[in-house]
Amino acid sequence: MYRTNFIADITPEMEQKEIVVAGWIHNIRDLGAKKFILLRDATGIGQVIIERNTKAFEASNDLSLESAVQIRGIVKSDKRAPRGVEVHAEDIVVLSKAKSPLPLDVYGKVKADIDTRLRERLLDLRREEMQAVIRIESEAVRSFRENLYKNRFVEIFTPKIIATATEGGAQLFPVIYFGKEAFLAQSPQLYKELLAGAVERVFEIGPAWRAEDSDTPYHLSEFISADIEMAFADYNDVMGIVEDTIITMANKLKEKCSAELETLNYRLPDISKPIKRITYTEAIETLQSLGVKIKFGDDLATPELRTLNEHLKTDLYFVIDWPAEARPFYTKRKDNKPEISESFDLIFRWLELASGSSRNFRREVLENELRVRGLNTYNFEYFLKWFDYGMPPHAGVGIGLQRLMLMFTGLQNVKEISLFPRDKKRLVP
RNA sequence: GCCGCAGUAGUCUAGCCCGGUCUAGGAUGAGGGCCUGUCGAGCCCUUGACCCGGGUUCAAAUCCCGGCUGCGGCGCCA
Repeated sequence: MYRTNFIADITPEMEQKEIVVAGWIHNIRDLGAKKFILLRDATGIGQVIIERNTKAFEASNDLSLESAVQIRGIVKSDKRAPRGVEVHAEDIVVLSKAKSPLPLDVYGKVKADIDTRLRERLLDLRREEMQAVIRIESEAVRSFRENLYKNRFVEIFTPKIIATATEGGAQLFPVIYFGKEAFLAQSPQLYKELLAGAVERVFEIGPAWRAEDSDTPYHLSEFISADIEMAFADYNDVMGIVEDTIITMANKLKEKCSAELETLNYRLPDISKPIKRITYTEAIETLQSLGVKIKFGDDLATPELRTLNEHLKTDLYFVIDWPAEARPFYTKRKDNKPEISESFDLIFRWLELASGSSRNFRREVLENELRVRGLNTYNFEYFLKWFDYGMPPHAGVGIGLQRLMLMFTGLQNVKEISLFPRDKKRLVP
């Protein structure tokens, strides 16, 4: 056993109790005959005092910042101490000494560039800010799951090594699968649709890969996709679930991660029901009225979304009813207006957080949509055949977790959110 | 991939426009010293750097060209 107590659990009521704490040396203030150590563990940072004429004092000469140590000592309440309580060290064991100087300042006096931070990532992740980000993400994912469970969803796991491209377009990473060509999944799309045809309400939180040239603060080669798919439902039902889930997540974070948000000096945007909905056509007309050169059928790229966001004056909004041609083959067209699809994007300021739609559930429609896009129906037979056996109407959404986390943390780059980001140039650490 | 900006000690930054005064300044870290309540501890001493290659010039961290790397915007992408 390496410790008797976590730092956060040490209280003034434990006065005179002998305890053992373990963690990292966060800071040392050496006053000569007395040293103040800030010790950090998973629960926080606490003060340890080392006084002359103790065994600990001799051992303290070997301390360096970020060394992993175990400290036995006596709890003493003292209003001069940061938490009103501190540990008077009796003995210190250096479990693992850190080399110095550190390639990154964990304590936070000297800010590092993001490039340095990602290279020295583990030390970066020990910083208070990143600890907050990690904990906020964990809590966000927990409330995502809980809210979906509450709505009768079931968590599933789909294959990540796949035989064909799901949607065309995006570049896939090839892998050699027992001598055959295969790919890393760019999305669980087709499999979650099939599973909705068996389980009705499913969700998955898992990795997805895209071998794109994209080099922006919003793209990763490997990202986490939070996917939802529901049977006997359309895109309005899914938007309702998304709305409800995101608001639940925001409220939970306000409740349970206020300290972490404080650390990040971030205030969550006010998200309330209903999240604004604007049709693609309205968005185009709005942009045109603002003098943007754009026509029906054009994509809403980042510059256009920035303009739209300024105009709408709302942080979070749905853009719905996109042109059918701009959407993947599985997207259902509107019955009364086939050039428009039953689809939506959830946008945070100018960033697409999620994309969803009602899905085609008739085989002949799917085959036709594949053909229109120049895709070979034969390659999709593993998917299409199940539409012969009672595939219900269904709808779903894919949410980019790291992007969503930008909204929940105030960070500006998904590479900061991802613990070990993969991008065009980064494969290690 | 394109455009813009940048690359100075382990880390962060000043200097660059207006070449010499730079023996390259500061912070932080590290080594040493003083200090019994620090809380970004303080004070003193020491330590360590101009991305690579070419060019202009009496002289290049500074100007020019090429490369590499990074950051931002865009593109590609959902």
